[in-house]
Amino acid sequence: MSENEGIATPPTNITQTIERLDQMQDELPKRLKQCASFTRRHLHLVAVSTVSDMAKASGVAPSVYIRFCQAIGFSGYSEMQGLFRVQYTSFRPDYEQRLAQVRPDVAQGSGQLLGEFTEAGHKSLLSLGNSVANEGLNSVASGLAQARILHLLGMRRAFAVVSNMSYLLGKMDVPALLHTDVGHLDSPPLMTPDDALFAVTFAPFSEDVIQQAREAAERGVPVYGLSDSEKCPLFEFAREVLIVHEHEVAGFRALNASITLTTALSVLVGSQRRES
Amino acid sequence: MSENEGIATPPTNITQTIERLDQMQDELPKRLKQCASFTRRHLHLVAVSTVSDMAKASGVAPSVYIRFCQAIGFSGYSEMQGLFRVQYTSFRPDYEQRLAQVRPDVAQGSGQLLGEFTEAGHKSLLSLGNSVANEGLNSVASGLAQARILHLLGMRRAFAVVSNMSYLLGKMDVPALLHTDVGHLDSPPLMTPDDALFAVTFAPFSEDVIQQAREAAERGVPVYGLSDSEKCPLFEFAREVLIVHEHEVAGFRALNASITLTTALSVLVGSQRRES
DNA sequence: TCCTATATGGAATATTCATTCCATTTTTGG
DNA sequence: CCAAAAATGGAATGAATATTCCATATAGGA
Repeated sequence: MSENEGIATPPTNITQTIERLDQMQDELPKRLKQCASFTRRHLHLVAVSTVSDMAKASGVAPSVYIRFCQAIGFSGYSEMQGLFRVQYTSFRPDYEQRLAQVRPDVAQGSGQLLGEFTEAGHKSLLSLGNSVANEGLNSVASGLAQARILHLLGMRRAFAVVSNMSYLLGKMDVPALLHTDVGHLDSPPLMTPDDALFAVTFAPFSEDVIQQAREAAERGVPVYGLSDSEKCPLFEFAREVLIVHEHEVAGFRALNASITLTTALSVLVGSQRRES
Repeated sequence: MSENEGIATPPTNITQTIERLDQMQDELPKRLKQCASFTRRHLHLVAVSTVSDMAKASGVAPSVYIRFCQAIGFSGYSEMQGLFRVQYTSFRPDYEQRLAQVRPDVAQGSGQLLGEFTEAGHKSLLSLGNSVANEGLNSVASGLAQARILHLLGMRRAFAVVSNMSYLLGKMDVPALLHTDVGHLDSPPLMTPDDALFAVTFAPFSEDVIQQAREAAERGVPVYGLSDSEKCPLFEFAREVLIVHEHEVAGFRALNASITLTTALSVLVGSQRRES
């Protein structure tokens, strides 16, 4: 049937949508299952596509795709799309109003706050799928894979990112050096043009990191980077800079997209090295 | 005038659009300048907004915003929006393939691999929401909030997690100490029963971390922890242990759930401290 | 100050898009 | 193998959106 079967209430956030998608996968008829499958793997397209786009990509008729949205619990495609679009509209909140809104979140209790952060995590991962970073990822990987020693540089929020890379690369026997103290970089023989530097810095950009990366570049060391803004000074001298956009909760940015991207990058570097 | 002044050819990519925006800023009349200014700062909205959305946000009438698009060189809003949308739609790998959920090889390609990792990230976040961890989160937070100094301990894969906590806690003026060298812990006066220890360890559990945490517990220091398994030795002596389940790709586990959970935890600790 | 050129906003129109309807096909249960 | 129920795709409808038009407002030059 199809009339009144669906769960009455529509999902209210991305997390719920994914859950319902996964849970219904099995009980859907063939065509609707196609929709679920494709949508599940390309969630990020919903915000910027029309029904017929999504339908064509899923290999079904537009009307079928709408029926799929209703089976998930939405009133139609528009409602579902709205859910995926609001995340981009986050410029609205005037800061004062948002702070007032955020206080209750924190005070509310841990469940609430954890929910906020997981939701932000999902959103960050979605925009990771959207970003053009995918293009550059391969070339950054091959650039880093050719290095004699791979130097990792990042401070504050970025430090967790590079330390994770350091662990992963070490596990794959890629010679990587995590610079915990920026002073280390000063010793000239440490970095040569045969090496490569991967620098991570988020706005407001760490002076130290920029400075050290610039000097390395001037010394002929290939520099690659990761940032959250096109205005990052790394662009002035780096061979390539990847961009991620992290969502935030209560003024605290998630790290999901950065960690995920650099994890993939590290594995790529490791496998490319093994091949050569 | 306005009829045929505009540069005839529309921008073909985002970079060109930004350039033209900057370059025309000065020669535009008041309202169109408003459009340019707002759009320049919120480029990401174009892909998911209607003309009237953008017009309202810029503080002008819809017709004015369209005239603005034409002044930039586009035929209208739709053409401009198309440019911002392709960037999201451009990479479009295989569609209805992989229905059988075949696990692709690592060496297959970066887009593929990144997709796998984001997928793993989503799954990790989902199971985070489902797990019972939420219960314990509050009590762990209040336990840590009461500490004089909060000691953070984690190695290998867990190190990125604790270093992120260290950054967050520091930002909120919570006295936290990141133990990079486990030897530090030996000095008895460093940790007292007034302090607290948060230890993170994933299977296979680091002997060092377990050992040091156990000794701290025996010395009367409140120990809390995070792990990915109920079999974690931390359970033997810790007051409370949070559990996360991370999905893996090609043998590499994501960190999404751990990072997200500990980020929420850190913010909770920070806010509880401020209140008291 | 007056006239002309330009800019502006709201209403009218055209286009695109989402949704519903229905005839046909496919599946399910006996 | 047949009948009933469900699913499907294309065409019709209705809603939302982009674009153009025009009457009014504003600024610049003599």
